[in-house]
Amino acid sequence: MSTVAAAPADRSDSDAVVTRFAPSPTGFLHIGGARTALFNWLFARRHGGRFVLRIEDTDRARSTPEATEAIFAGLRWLGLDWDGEAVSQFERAPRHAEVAAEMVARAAAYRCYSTKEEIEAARAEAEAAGRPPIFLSPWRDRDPGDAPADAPYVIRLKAPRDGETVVEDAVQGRVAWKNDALDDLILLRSDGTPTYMLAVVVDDHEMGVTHVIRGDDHLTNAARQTLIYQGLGWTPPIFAHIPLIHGPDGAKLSKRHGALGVEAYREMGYLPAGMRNYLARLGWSHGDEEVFTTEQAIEWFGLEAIGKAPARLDFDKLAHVNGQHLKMTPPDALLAEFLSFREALGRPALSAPQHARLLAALPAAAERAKTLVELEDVAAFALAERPLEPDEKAAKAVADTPVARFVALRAALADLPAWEKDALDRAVRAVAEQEGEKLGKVAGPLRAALTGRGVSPGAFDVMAALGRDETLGRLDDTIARAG
RNA sequence: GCGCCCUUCGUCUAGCGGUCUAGGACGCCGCCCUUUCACGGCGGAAACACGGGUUCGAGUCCCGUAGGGCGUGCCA
Repeated sequence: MSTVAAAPADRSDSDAVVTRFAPSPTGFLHIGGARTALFNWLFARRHGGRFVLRIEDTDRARSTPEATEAIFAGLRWLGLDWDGEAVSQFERAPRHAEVAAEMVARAAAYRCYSTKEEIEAARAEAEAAGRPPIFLSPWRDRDPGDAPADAPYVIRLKAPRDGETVVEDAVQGRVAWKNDALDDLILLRSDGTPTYMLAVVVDDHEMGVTHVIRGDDHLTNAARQTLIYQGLGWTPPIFAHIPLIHGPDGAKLSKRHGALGVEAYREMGYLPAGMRNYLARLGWSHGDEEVFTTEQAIEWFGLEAIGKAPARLDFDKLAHVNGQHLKMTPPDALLAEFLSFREALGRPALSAPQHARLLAALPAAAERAKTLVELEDVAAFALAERPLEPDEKAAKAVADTPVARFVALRAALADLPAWEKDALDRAVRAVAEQEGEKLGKVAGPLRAALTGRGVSPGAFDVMAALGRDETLGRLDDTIARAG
């Protein structure tokens, strides 16, 4: 991460959009964070702006380098590339303290010597009286000279007591709070470290962030931060608070359902493009468009089309969308995805012939799979080595068929001048006719013999993918076993 | 408790006062295609939370009620 203060956004084109994703590195990148990152990324790309990353690692006890790495890895996997180096918020703490001191000097903030006990008592009292549970520090208007020497103090924002604070949110609309419901929040802790509230404002401002797109659990914070911006004399960014994602049961996301790291989705066989499509569609829409490319999402994305209600995760739909992308992906790109999926799962490397058969089998296999896990199953015939070990369904199909038919098939196929789908089709049909059987009675068992699986692409696709030698070899195995 | 936000088929959503006997998608149920499984095609069941207003007219605007969510830290 960057050890220097973030380079301020290029001021020469000051109206360029800058968005940011600011996770705290206390765990993996979960699905909600991934969607927040995606929205920020889409918006920046849509407007030709910058998408920056800031790691909010000021909580030293809970932040870990492993979590930071996991977040990077998750974003990379999803294809959400960020601009410039990630910024460590912790490393900017001196600057935050500096800003706090300036605010005190300008009377926009003050030193508060109240103890935690005093604060808690005041809050409890306010709550008992049915008033907003805020703490009004006596030090706000007191002469600092009254302060006990060497006593610890925090720096609080001197927020307005009257009027209201308004956030014109790009998603939520106009939201207003009475200022007497907002307290003088702490900017700098008694140990001199900045609070999240101060750090975010200073960093967003100095990183040139123009649009803050984040979960709506931060909506109230937007009001507090607006107050800080005002105390600083800075212009707040445009806020866009997006609804949180819920689990399939409507309850908060928990480990039981969706609160998995994105790497878990990778292992479940979802494509980054499929995830992007599904996640973008969750809470955002573009008419009736359901399946679209990332390029289209970038072209269409806008804050105004984001809904205000929380959405639930629906794994069935995720699978469907993913299946569509599986079919849309060109064979070589799909092969790359599949290989990296296998690698992530620790599967053994492929031999050259396996590799060739797999590539040839992929398009037909993708037709019948929704995830890479399913694809691996459907394309298993291409990876299998002779002699095959047929599953129950395939074994039965073969056993129910006279050996002579496989012999006839082998003969008809062996002499084919060209090994391509149409020719294979004609040859098998000819055998069926000769045998006085419907095509299904011939092609079905053939497919079973060649794949050893109950489920696979069609016989002609299978043969085309296997090639002549492997096809004939597998037929020989079948005949030998039956004989 | 206090503050803020939300509420259209089971789910994701379209809808921005009349074109809504509410559209699409996933899932579900039929049928078709078919060598398995899918894909695909056709058809079906399925929703404006409730109550008051405003209006010639409300899913669309306003106010309540109910339900849900978020916040309320010297956490982020």
